[in-house]
Parts: sequence; structure tokens; C-alpha cells
Amino acid sequence: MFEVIKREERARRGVFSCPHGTVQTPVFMNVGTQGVIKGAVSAHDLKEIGCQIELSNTYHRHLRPGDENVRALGGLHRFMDWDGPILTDSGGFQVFSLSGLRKIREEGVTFASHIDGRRIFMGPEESMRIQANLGSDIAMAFDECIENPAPRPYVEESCARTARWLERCVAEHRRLVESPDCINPGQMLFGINQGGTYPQLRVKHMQEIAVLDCDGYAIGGLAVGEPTQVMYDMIDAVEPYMPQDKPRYLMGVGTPDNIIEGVARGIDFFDCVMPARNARHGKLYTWSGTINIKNEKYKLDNSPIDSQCHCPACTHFSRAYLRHLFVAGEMLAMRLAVLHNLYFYNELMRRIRSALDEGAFQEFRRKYGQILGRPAGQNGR
RNA sequence: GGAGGAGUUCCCGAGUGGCCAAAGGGGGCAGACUGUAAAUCUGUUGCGUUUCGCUUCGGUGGUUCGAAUCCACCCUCCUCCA
Repeated sequence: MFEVIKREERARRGVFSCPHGTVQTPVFMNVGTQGVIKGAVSAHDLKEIGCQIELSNTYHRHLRPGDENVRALGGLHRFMDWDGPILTDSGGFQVFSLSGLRKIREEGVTFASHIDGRRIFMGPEESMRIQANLGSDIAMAFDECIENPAPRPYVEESCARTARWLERCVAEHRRLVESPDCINPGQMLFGINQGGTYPQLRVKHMQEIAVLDCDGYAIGGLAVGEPTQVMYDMIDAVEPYMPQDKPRYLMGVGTPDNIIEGVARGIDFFDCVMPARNARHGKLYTWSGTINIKNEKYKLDNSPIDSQCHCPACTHFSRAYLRHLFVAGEMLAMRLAVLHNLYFYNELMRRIRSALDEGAFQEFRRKYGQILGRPAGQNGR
């Protein structure tokens, strides 16, 4: 269930409900590919940071520890002790990221497991079954995430196939949630728009999948090689064709300014590995831009990462200490950094929502759009 | 006292006449990262007026058109024998 409770131009402030709770949108979902946020951050930590919804992955859970095993252990929620909403990505991104290890056919995709090389077949039905075994609240349709740029004929062919796959996903998903042994009968299904960098193909594909009446719609295949402006252009092109009364999810995006621009274009859900990965690599977000905590200039900096931040790292530790932990290669460095960046992203979304509530989103966009995500020194602060 | 071995750029370590400002690794410095094959990857690391010049391979002197590389002496360290 999704309700838009406030609008400012194209930006939407909404409330989304699913079996494991209610989500205030726009929302950022952090990516826990392995059923954990890399960097030794547990589901309990996420609660403390204010995360609303968690993301996990079909392909990776199928390989490890095995989706049947997760089901036997009570489903993903119980397995990772996260009682909030979970969205599972379908494996469609692995069609892109593991492109050297897979072969696409009409029936589905055969992967050579990145772990041991064993053949893994995943088509729409397999992806739906795995996600049913995981018991996630939102299952994503199995699609092909196409790299950008890609030749138009290929994108056309791929989109047509992804549309056919969605029909199969819808049918299999319906069958699964209606079956008596389903562990999460309220599981929803989101369809995914593709079309590379071709606006007409984006629109055509969106029109084809919109009639399938999914619970939400995602824009996929962006932030995979194209310039940022092209990504914005693609959103501008398809957004008018996305159902107004359903959540929109911009997959894999992005930087704080990408998110602000996405919200401005009517997007409700985001996810990205960036805050976690950047954190592990020492790049931290602040309200005046990014900093690389490993830089020598922080060696004697006794201030917190961000003086406005109330995350566990900023509450207790200095930049100098964090830098020391990084330089020394200590695990706590990553943990604190990840906690900080995820907290920052959640705070960013909180501020976006509150700006929308107050009708001040455009002002927020003007104020922070050019600052966040860029190195702090380049903002004159 | 005698016999062997070794001293290389921040560190370890390759190099035994020109293609050597000197491999490789570490450390340092900086950068990248967008539905996570990422605790990863990349660049850089003698000085300068930078398609070229200068200084550098324990020290001093020598051989040579040319020396980190060959020779002599000296210094330091290691091993063994007295």
C-alpha cells in the first residue's frame, strides 16, 4: 500500500506499508548484499541509525547460504534479526555486474558462480521462488540490467525480453504468494523499467510493464556508465508514464545530489552501495561535502567527522582517532565510518522528507544540491 | 689476530660496465568507487627552470668514452677460526 501525502512540484512525500512495517518516503535503502552491511554493521545497528528498510540479494543468498536454508531457518527477517521491511534485488544486477560469467537466453540466465564456477540457472521463476524462500517484503522482478552505452538494437531486444520476463515474474509471484506454505503472503512485486539511454525505448517499455499492475515500479539500468545528466534525462522521460499511485524506485542511485535530483523528479525509493563502500574506503559525508578521513590533514584534527552529526562515530570520536584507525587497518575504522555514512544518508532523507512536509524542498535542493557529495574544500567551507 | 660475507633511493630488497634516478614489495602521499565478485582498484613517491639538466647506490681515490656495477685503500656490520 502506498499513499502520497504531499507533493511539491514533481517531488512526492509518501507513506508505504508492507508486511513488516511502514516506510516514510522518500527513503534510502542500504544495501546488505550478504545479509549484512559490509563493515561489521548488524541489523541492530541499523535500527539505532534510523534505517527504515533493508536490502538483500537473490543471487547472493541463493549461492550462500542457500535460499532453501534461509527459509528453513525462518526466513531472512529472522535469519538476520531484522524485523523491518526487506527488499530483495532479483539477480538482474548480477546479469550486469557478472557479465563475464553469464549467458542470457529467453528462458533466463546461466551464471558461472563467482564463488566456485558452478553453473547457476536463474530465470524469472527461479528468482521469484528464491525471493519467496527469503520471505522479503518486496521482491524485484528479474530483469537484465543493461550496461550504458549499449547499441539501440540490443537494448530493444533486451527490453522486450525483460518485459516478457516480467509477465512470467507476475504469474509465478502470484502463484507463490497464494500457495499455503508461503512464508510472506503479503510479499509485493516491483517491476523494473529498462531502455538504456534511449528515451523512446524507456517510455515504450514503461508503457508495456505499467499495465501488468505491479505493486511498484523501478527504473533500472541507470548509473551504469552514462553521464549524470543522461540519467536525469532518462528519469524525466519515463516518470510521466509511471503510475502515480505506486511507489517509484530508482535502482542503485546514488550520490546525495543524485538522490535530491531523483526526489525532485518524483522518485520515492533509492538504494546504493556507495555510502557503505565509500565509508570502507575512508570517504565520509558531511553537510559541507565529502572528506577523505585518511588524508594527512586530519592527523591532528580533534573535531568529529561532522559537527552537526549525532551518529555513534561523531558522538564519541575525533577525525584524528578515526584516521588513526584507518591508517592502522583496524576493523573499528570501517564500522564507525559505515555507521556514519549510513546515518548521514538517513539524515539526508529525513531532512528531505521534512522539507517536503514544509513545502521547502526546492529550497533544500538549491541549498544542498551542489554541496553534498563533492569534496568539502571545494565548497568554500 | 686470521678466513669468509655484506653495505643500494624512507624501509626491505633486485641490479655485477652503457637500455639505471635504479625492478619488486612495504611504508608514505593522493585519487576512484552508484540495484556490492570491492577491507578493492589506480596514480605517485631524489631535486630542478621537467621531451632536458643536476645530485644519488658506505667513504676516498683510480681504471674507462662511460661505474651502483671493475681496481686500491679506508670505515661499518655479520659468520666462522684463534
